[in-house]
Amino acid sequence: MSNKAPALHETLRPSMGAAMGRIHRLWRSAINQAVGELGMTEARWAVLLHLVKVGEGCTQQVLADELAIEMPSLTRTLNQLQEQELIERRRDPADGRVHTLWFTPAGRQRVADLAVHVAKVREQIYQGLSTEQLDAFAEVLLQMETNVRGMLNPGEASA
Amino acid sequence: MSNKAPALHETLRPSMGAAMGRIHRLWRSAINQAVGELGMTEARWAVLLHLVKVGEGCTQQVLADELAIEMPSLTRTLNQLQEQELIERRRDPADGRVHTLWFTPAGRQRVADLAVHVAKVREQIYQGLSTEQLDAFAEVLLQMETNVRGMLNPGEASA
DNA sequence: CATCAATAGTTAGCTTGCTAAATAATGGTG
DNA sequence: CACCATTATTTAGCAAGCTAACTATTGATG
Repeated sequence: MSNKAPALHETLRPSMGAAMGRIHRLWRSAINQAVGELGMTEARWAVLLHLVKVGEGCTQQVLADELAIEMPSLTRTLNQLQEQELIERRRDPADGRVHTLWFTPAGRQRVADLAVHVAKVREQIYQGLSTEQLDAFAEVLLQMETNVRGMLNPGEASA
Repeated sequence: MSNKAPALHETLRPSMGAAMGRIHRLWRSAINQAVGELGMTEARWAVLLHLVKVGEGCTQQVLADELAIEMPSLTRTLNQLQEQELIERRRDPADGRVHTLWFTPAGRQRVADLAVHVAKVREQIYQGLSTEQLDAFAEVLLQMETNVRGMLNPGEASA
């Protein structure tokens, strides 16, 4: 046993993966609470947000990559959003295999409405943290994601 | 639009919650891969590890709090571990409502065997990160967990 | 001592991640 | 042009989180 108090990360180190999972669950829960009134969940909101980000007309494969989820997970969520008439799937005339994704007018409006609510959650979760802390945090997140991806695809190049 | 490149966390800020979820999923997957051979999953491993941490003879409620999961989630995982004869539930003679939790000899051995494999994953996920970075990261994690818990239980005191 | 709220645990069923396998369209090759 | 590997998407079913509602004990209170 050491006679010094351990550094913070020594205490947390064995369980940082678990801690991220815990925070993610709590955060998801907060988002669900914030957007539930508008018939939304965090998973569906994430899809809408990323469709804005990559741009309408993209394929499902592109959107799945962007979200870092698998195609079947996305398929299910898109079905729900289509059911709610917030998005549309259109067959690509140039390639009969792909579906391109588009907002309905209602969908576009919904994104605008939701963004306000989600921004509030974001502010709250960053409370008491400085720009420097958030920068450093983001950097570690990126490195960890790279590390853990490398772990799962040992042979794979970065392409 | 600014003429400066945005700070890293400005780019990632809208999606840090999602990033943690992503890393957690990938990390879980890496653990599953590392311990799968010994008939284990990340969820079951987490229960064993935390039972070591809080000590044998604890109640399910105490273990669930420690893991920050709900009782029904824990119940299911404990059933699996009991099925595998790695742990035992014993009725508390002093209070007929509670089950206390104990390792079987096989369970105690399994923990030792698994710890080696899990440590390797941990080393890899922390690759390229300094002690200072990990400390700062852990500090932000703690603050975020506090923030997000406060968000979900607005009226609740810290007790 | 009968009753009743609180507590520990379980059961049932939802959500949203996953993998494996099926379906459909494309595009290159003999 | 027939065949066949590749690619996009869907379907089916598993994993592990959740909430709501049930059961069984406990312990306080009239």
